[in-house]
Order: sequence, then structure tokens, then C-alpha cells
Amino acid sequence: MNRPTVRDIAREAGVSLATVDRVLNGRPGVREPTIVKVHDAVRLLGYVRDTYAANLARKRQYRFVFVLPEGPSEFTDMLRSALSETRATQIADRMLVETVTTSAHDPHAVVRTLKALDTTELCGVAVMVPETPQVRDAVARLKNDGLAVVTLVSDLPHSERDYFIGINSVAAGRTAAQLMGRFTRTSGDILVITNSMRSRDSLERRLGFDAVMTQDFPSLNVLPSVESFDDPSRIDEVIGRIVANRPRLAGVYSMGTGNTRILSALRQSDTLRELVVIVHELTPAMRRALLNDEIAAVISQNVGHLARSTLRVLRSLSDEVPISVAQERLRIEIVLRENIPDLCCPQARDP
Amino acid sequence: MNRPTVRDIAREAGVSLATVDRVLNGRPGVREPTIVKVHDAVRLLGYVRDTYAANLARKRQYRFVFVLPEGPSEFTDMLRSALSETRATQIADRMLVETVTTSAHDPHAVVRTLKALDTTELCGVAVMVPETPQVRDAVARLKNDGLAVVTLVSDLPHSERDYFIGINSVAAGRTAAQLMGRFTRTSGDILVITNSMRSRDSLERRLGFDAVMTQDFPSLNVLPSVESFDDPSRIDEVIGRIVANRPRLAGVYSMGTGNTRILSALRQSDTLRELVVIVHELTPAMRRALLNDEIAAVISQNVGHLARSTLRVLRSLSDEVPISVAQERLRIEIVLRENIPDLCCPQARDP
DNA sequence: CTTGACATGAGATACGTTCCTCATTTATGG
DNA sequence: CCATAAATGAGGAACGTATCTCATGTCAAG
Repeated sequence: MNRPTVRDIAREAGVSLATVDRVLNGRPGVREPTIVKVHDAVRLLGYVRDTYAANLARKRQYRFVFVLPEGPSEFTDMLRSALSETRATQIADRMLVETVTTSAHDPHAVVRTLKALDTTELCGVAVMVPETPQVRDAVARLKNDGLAVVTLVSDLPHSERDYFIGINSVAAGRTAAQLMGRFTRTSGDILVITNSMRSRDSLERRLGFDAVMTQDFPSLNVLPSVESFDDPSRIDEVIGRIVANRPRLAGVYSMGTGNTRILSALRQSDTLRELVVIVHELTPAMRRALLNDEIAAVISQNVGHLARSTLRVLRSLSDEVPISVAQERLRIEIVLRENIPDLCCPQARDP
Repeated sequence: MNRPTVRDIAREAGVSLATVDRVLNGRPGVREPTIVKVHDAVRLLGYVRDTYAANLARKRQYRFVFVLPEGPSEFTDMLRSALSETRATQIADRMLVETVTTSAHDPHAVVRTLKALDTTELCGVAVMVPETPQVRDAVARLKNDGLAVVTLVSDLPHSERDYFIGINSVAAGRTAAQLMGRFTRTSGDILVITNSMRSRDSLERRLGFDAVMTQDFPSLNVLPSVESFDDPSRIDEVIGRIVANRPRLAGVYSMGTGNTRILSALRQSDTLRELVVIVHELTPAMRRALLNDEIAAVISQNVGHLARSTLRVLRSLSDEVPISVAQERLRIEIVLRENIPDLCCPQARDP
């Protein structure tokens, strides 16, 4: 009735404990037929190694590094604090998690950071960086050194990363379009704004957004994407211009960051109340904007889930055990004023 | 640098290992000042017991029981299959999970089921049953026998349960109203239908729904709740009557189960396409209805999350370690055609 | 001062696994 | 058939904790 142990395997396979151990841990010096006998016994008895006992015996420590973009960003701040909230899990599960930052705009800096990682000490890396050929090469090098590599938030599809943790950007764009189309009450123009259309995320979100808009809401006119290039004054200028030139503006879809500035620019032009504004990522500022009815919806991914999933996946990869795909799939969350998660981030607790 | 062990505590407190163990496991025969010394050492060194090593040593097995309503229901089917999908976790974490069913309509049957549980073998119970005074008493008895008790999906607020895992029904109703109000393009009547208004969930959802409707969407006229009493023919009859009498029907909010039948009734009356239909729980049928544009949105709770959360919470309660509240908080998920989770249930995988 | 209750210490064994050493058996080539 | 190498077995120590048993120490009541 009880879970089988290595002893049971040894008995069943008619070999010694030492041999079972050699087979199970891939150590050399066992003949092929013996290996087969052990594997058969494992399958027959349904043996699964007790990872905790194994970790205890080998004093295993999981060392992981998160490579995040540097510079102030409400999203990475949230991710960082979500990560530090897993500290209890980290010590319980023998994990050691560090964070390093790198300039997201400079591909060479990213590569330097990835190259500087101490691959002998490390078990896995989670990277959140823009896609470039050099970065893909750096990932290949990490994989070559035997590390687990997962991509975070924005994927590196043609790299050798083991896993991607984040939401499908095309579907996120489609979701935004569906909401935009159903929330607007008149025909009119839709402004789409992002940091830069050179990022894969923005491209894919726009792709999904346009697909649904043209098919389901032809009466809305989606304007060409406006890029802010992370320049706050440019945001003010562009929004001022659009609001002035487009009296039939009905909605704003912000695919990137800088939403606080975008909102304040819209506030100044005094058209905010009539607009359907949809943004990404539920930061504290967007939470307030939802409560004030300044924005209609937030498309979001749960950073707490993101952080915990990443750790679980890195651990599964290190242990070479299967990943529970359903558990690690992030949802495209639609957040309205009515379903804001109460305590998703500590900032929300203020009175 | 390493995590402190019981040996470190013994050395720090200047006592023997046996005494540390007696204190840590609440065994008798230790004087108060000694207890304090040990606790001080624990705090000073930041000791946290290695639960896995402890479980290994004491050959701990967690035995949990889920008490679910009997009878066919797509939702409990989903919950059951989500539960069985955690099998890998269950064996890895030394859990033994059983499921028993009970007649949800008969409070006495529920109490009988709860009384029949073998409290000496069990560590915890997860119950999904309607609220009655007798059930609250039965829960108190389980708590008295030292079991962990969590409520599932629908809470027993004034019972002695340790934890509730599910969504806030009032907020869910508010969310439905917000969507209904923004999705409807004309003024008109809103039909609200549920199994029975005697259930706490339905009451609370209606409460939230009405609050937002009257405040934000006064042009919509919310009709009194219609109860189906789980009778399919009654659903057909009621819907036929309403559709005939209410030419200005603009939307339908289904707060309970039986959505497949409700949809087919609406389909027959041929008004489905013009209605904004919002339902609860993303069952396979509702997933198809979303894809066919028959319903506008589903308010849902993730059953996979529900199952995993429940197991984690029951384990934390059994181990008397803190619960990670943020991780265990279920989201009020809004599911549109564009953000249907791909593989949230195995049924979705068919080609 | 003795008795006994109580508090504490010392040590052993076990849990399932890893990893090591040393001995023994088996296969292989000359 | 023997030398040698490869395969296998036997056993022990360790990981951090729990749970015993037995010995020893302390203290207060009689």
C-alpha cells in the first residue's frame, strides 16, 4: 500500500541497492540489461523518487538568477516585490534567488550580463529581456552549460529557452479589442500608443487588436500606432496633438508602459471622462485610475503567479521532473473596477 | 551561512537536543524558563523546521476528504477532474485525497456525511455544501476533533471553518453588472435567473448586481429574480414566457447552474443573438457558447487553482504553518471569447 | 535523609535517499 | 586458463528531524 522505495526496486529487479542507485542517478558501470531490469521494476511498482529525501541527502541548494530590465518601472517593482514575498517558500524549498538588472535597450549589455553569470554555481536563470540574435546566442550558451532557462513576460521564441512564462500577446491584444469594441458607445477613432513598435510584445498586441477590430467592429477607426520612445514629454505632445485633431476620438489603447503619464496628458485635455481607456498591467496607479473611473479596464498578468510559477518551473527543470502545464499557464486577466484583486500587491493595503 | 538545525538551537540555548525536541513538538516535561530559552534561540537564529525532513522522520501522511454535492453537474465534474490532475503533487507531498458526495438539498444528509467521517484517520476536510445551522454544528464538531476545515466555493461565514476558498459573491455580481451595463447598447429589461434564491451565493450575487445596476446603469430595468428550482422544464417555460412578454429584453444574467438548458431555451425563442448573456463558471458548454458568440462573458473561478489552493491550505493548516494569502486568493475571472484559457480543462483539447 | 516526582541529557534508531569504499563476481581478451 | 577490467554487491555514513529508552540531575515533601 505504501509508496515504493529504492529497496523495493532492488528487490523487484533482483539487484542490489547500489546498482539501483547507479541506474537511477545515471552513474556509469552498469550493463544495459541490468539498466533495463531496474527501469522495468520502477515502472512496474510505479516508483517515484522522494525528491525531498533526495535533496536532504545531497544537501541540494537551488540557485536561481532573475535577469530584469533596469531603470524605474512599476511593473518590475511589482515583480520584485512578488519575488521577495516568496521568501518563505524559498527557504522551505532550499532555493536561493538573486536578481540582477541589465539595460534593456542595449543588447550588448544584456549579453554581457548573461555571460557574467557564474554557471557553475547556478541551476537556472529567468530572463526578461528584449529579443535580439545576440541574446538568443547567450541563451544557447547558458543551456550549453547545463542551466535551466525560462523567459519571463516577453518570450524569445526561437531561442533554446526551456519555457516561457507570460501571456500570449496576440490574445491579449484581441481581448483588449473585444473590450474596446463593446465598451465604446459611438463610432469614432481609437488611439493606440506604446513605447516602441520594435518590441515583439507591442507588435503582437497590435496584431491581435487589429484582427478583432476590423472583423467585429468596423465602425471604429483604429489609428496608426503612436510610439512614445519612453519620453514623457513626447507623450504629452502626441496626446495633445491627437486630441486636438481628432474630435471623434472614442478610445485609447495603451499597449506599453508609461500609463501614468498618458493618463495625466489625457486628463489635461479634459476628454478623459468620455474616452474608453484600456491599458496593460495592474500597477498601483492603474488600480487607482480604475477606482476613479478614469480607465475602463486593465489587461493584466498576475505578477504573484508569475513569480511563483517561474520558481516552480525552474525547480522542475532542475529536477528534470514534468512541469504542471495547467498550473503554470498565466491567464489574461481582465480587471474592471468591480473585480480588482484586494491585496494583489502590498501597496493596496493603505487605508 | 547555512540554515540552522535543531543542533544549532540546542547549542545556542545551552540545552540538549532532546529538550529542544520536546519544546518544538509541545511535549510535556519542560520547565517554563527552559521553554523560553529554546524559543529565544529559535528566534535569534531564525530557525524554521525543515518540514520535509520532519515528514520523512515521522512517516507523515496527510489524509484529506472533499465533501462535494452529488448529482450531475459540470462544475463539480470539473472540480473532480482538477483534483485528480493534482495526483502527481499528491504523491510527492504525501497526501491522500478522497472525495465523498452528499445530497446538497438535504441538510440532514450533509450532517450525516460529515458525522460519518473518520476523524481519527483524517487531517482535514474541504466542504462544498449549502449553509444551514446543522451544518455549522457539524463543522464545529470536526474542528473539535482537531481537523482542518475549509469551505469551498460557497462559504459558511459563521461557522468555525479555518478558511474559505472561493470568490466574493457580491463582487462577482458587481462585476457581472458592470459588464452587462457596458455591453448592452440599448435600454431595456434584464432577466436574472438562478436555481434558488435561498442559496447564499445567489443572494449575494444579486445584491452586488443590483447595487451596480441601479447606481451606474439606471436605464436598464432589472427584473425580479427567476428561480428554476433545478427543473429543466421550468426553465423552458419561464424563459418562453419572459421572452414573449418582454419585447425590450436586453440581457440575461444567469447566477446559477443549468446554463446549457437556459441557452437552448433562449435559442428556441430566437432572440439569443441580440441579447447580452452573462453566466457563471466556464464549463465546456459555456466555452463553446463563447466561441459561438452566443454568450458575451463568463464570470468564473479557476477550478484548477481552487483544487490546488485547497490542498495547499489544508496542508498548511495541518502543519500549523502560515498560509500564503495572496497565493490562495481566487480571482474573479472575466472570460470573453478572446481570452478563453486554452487548456484549463482536458475537454478543451479535442481538435 | 530518603523517597519520589519532575526536568534534563545522552544516545540510539528510523525515515528515503545519496555517495562513498571495498570486496566479490562475471565477462573478455590473450 | 589466467590476467585484467568491468559489473555488481554489501555496507556505512550522512542529511534534518522525530521518537524512543534509560540514565542522571534537582528539588521539595515527608
